[in-house]
Amino acid sequence: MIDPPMTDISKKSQIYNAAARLFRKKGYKATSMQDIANALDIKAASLYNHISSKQEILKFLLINIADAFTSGMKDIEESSLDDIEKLEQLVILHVDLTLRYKDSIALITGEWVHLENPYLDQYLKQRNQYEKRFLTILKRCQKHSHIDAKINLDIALFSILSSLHWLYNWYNKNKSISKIELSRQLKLILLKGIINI
Amino acid sequence: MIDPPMTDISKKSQIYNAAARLFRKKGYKATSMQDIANALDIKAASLYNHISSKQEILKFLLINIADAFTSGMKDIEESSLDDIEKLEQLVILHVDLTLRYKDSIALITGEWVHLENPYLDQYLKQRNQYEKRFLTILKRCQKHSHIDAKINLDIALFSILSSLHWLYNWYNKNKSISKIELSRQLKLILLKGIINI
DNA sequence: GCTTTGAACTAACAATTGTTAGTTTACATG
DNA sequence: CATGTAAACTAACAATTGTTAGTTCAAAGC
Repeated sequence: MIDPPMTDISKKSQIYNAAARLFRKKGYKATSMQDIANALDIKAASLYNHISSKQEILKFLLINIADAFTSGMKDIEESSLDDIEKLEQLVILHVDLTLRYKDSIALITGEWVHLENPYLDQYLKQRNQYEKRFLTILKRCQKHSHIDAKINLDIALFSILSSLHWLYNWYNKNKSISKIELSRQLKLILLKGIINI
Repeated sequence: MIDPPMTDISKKSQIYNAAARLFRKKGYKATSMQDIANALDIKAASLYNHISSKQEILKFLLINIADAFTSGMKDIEESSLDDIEKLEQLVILHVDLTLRYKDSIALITGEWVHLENPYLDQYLKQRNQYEKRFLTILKRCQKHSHIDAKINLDIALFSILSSLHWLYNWYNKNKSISKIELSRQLKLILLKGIINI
């Protein structure tokens, strides 16, 4: 979540939320501080009472999601589920986070390139590790013959992650479908194809 | 293709190519005319001897790819292949165009939002039609029981297209794999899961 | 009631943006 | 040689960018 005080939503959080929505719609570079300020009915300069820079907003949003994925992965790894169930749980994790972080999740498909360098490195490192851990689970599935030996797991991983990362884009115009059903369908479509029997 | 004269590559084409590479790496808004000019070792103002505006470059690149997809779809629809073979052929089409238009293909995942409005509408219309025609083929597969009835085809379509649109991003760091093998794997991974026996 | 503080404001900044106008240079054609 | 053209150049433009400094105002804490 984004809101520290439980009374009502803090101004800082409001800024993050508004920025996320705008970054999603127009992109980071095309979103001006004026745009963000307008969304909150204040002047651009007033934003700096709450945040230190535009870049800090992007950093906050991206590091936040990255952490959410990392911690979700950890929970799944440490569970006692078998490998296929772990894959299913990863699908659910992505659906979950997509619905929870509706706007800022969009940044991971492209806007992260505008992150600057102490944090860009951190973000990419975290992302690479996530993919590596995802791949490890796939490898164990293949080793135990749950995935056909002729499947190239690098391609399978990229394919699965593409769909899951792109989900945010598709979901907003199809809100009719329930979260449960969405997860069920994605497990079918993404996993059934690579799991024998 | 991008090069009209067959002698050597025209300046206009060089501009389109350089811009595509930069748009891909930094995004449309973050790429300045100076950036493009620097890539060609000329001054920014000199670009206007060959092109009329930055927006025109984006328009050219996007309409070009959209046309390539539309015409590829038409060829497949008019072929005498059965529906499953048509799906396989669509996968090949995407792989083909991804390798052919290495850079500008990247624009379709996000930078199209910066297209302005006579052309934005045209682009989106073309894209929607493409998806509709893709879906039609999927529906026929399901009607003839090649795809399980419990699969939601809207989700299946979005999932397939996500992987195929994202391919450009993955391919550059994995050039070791051949085009043939890549198509084969994607057909397996994307289609085998939704096609019965 | 005085003081502190949070949060808005105005004004200004230096830099960068896309683009235009006018000029110069190099080369090919007559 | 003279001329025309293609394509580079310089200089300048108006607008917008993110950000800083300094100020004002209202509410909270003492």
